[in-house]
Amino acid sequence: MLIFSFAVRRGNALRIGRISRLFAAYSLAAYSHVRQNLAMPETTTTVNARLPRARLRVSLPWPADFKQAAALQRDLASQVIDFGNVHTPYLAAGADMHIRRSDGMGIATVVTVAVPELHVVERASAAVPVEFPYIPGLLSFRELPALLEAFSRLTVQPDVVLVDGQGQCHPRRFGLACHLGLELDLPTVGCAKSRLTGSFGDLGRDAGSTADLELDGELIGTALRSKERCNPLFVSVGHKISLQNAVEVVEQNLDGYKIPRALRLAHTMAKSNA
DNA sequence: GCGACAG
DNA sequence: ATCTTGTCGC
Ligand SMILES: [Mg+2]
Repeated sequence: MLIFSFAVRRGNALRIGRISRLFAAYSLAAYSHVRQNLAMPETTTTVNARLPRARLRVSLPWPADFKQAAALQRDLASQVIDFGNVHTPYLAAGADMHIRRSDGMGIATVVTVAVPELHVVERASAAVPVEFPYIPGLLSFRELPALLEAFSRLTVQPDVVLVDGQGQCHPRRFGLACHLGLELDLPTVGCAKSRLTGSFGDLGRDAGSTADLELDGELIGTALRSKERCNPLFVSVGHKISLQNAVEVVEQNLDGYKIPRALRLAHTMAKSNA
């Protein structure tokens, strides 16, 4: 049973073929908890992927079903680069996606700020049909198409991207931040508001306190109390950056609130459907 | 089999 | 994420 046919390049766009089966047709036990989300209309979608010429891919690898989605993540995870540094001054972009209530379209936004001043340099957005349901662990397949379209509309290339979601703090070490980083070939940092997986010890109460996040004995991220009296952020490597530098980047992007400025502005912009 | 579970 | 105003605590 196929959800999507493979993405096929057509001219200057990536065409994602028609959904050949309703999500409701699925009965995969492992995903039974999301049956409520599986009622999706049969539609055909075109994702304009006007990525910079040098970065245009022949096609965006796309799974035909949930099992393939997980397999693709395991495969792509090996391509993630977990080292590299971003030095001040630099441009940091925040990326987020919101579902517009009126029509279910994904509203992806990107806001770029200059560090260390944190003034806004550029904003871009895109409205793209969302066809993949939310399944913990498979979030990138839901948000990636719209985010890539929004990024293709930027005029200035950011040096690093802060993503609303996990990076390597993921059961298969391939969260949304990793997927976006790999497709954009840019440094990305996973900056999630809550935990997906991994365990961590007690955090100090002061802003700046951290705790290691580990899974299977591996260090996969850092819980960071970005603001006092607030729950911590879950920071992890997305792509082309070290965990240590990822945490530093998040700290350099804070302006008194729990969420880094670029990410917070992207979030607000997405919710306004702009 | 049961509990957990980014947005 | 979303349903949604006031309210409790700093
Ligand atoms: Mg989000």
